[in-house]
Amino acid sequence: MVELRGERQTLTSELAQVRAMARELEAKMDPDKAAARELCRALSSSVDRKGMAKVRRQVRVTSVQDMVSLDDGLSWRKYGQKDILGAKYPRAYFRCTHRHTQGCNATKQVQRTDGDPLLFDVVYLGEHICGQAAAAAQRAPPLAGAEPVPMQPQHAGQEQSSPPAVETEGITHQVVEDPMAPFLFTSTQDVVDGYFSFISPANSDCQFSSDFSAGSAGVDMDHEARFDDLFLITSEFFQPEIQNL
DNA sequence: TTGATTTGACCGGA
DNA sequence: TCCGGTCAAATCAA
Repeated sequence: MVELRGERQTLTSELAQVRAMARELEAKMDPDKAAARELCRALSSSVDRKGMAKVRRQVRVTSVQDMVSLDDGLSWRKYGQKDILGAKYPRAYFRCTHRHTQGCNATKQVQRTDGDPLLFDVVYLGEHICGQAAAAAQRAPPLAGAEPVPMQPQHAGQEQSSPPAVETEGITHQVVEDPMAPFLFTSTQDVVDGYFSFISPANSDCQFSSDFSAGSAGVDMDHEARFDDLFLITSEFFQPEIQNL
């Protein structure tokens, strides 16, 4: 137990170190090198423990009573509701029904938008590792070329797999996605509130590209050593994940 | 009786 | 200190 705590502290401090280095690097980066700065930001957020898989979508219902439309085919259990500052309607918190039986940590947040009472903001967090995720994926397999995203709520039940905005029976699902898909070590990201959210290392969806070079990312060469440092530490941290791939 | 929902309390991060 | 997220006891519904 003490040992575990020690390891956890080490991991935490190493993560903090990587994050700090990424930020420092970003600060020193030439403002023109947007790609490199984005990379630093991505690196910083990817090691952030809060950086879970996050998918945001908007769901329109046909009437105020039409809450069935919010059903995504997966079984959720409501565990809380909260009034949000500045928001007209409370936010509801759901987690996977199989959280305890199968250790599924997927959660979602549903909030009615202020402007349109028929429009709901639905934010999916985490990855479904329970059986129903596979069943849902079978019902609606991913499109060709679709990424092997751990959390794919659009695979579920009545919800559509694509395109980003699909309307069925009065339901509009708008999956907010970023067209840039810029970085090497993540296959999926969504624009959430104006920033990229990345699949965390814990989702095993993270891999480094060995042919990455500072030059190709538009990074000044005098930052190369810093990058080397950063990647050395990060690679060490992700090593078990990489081996599991 | 069992599983889901409600709601006030609690906790941690900024 | 405030606010968002989660917990857990009480309550409800099938």
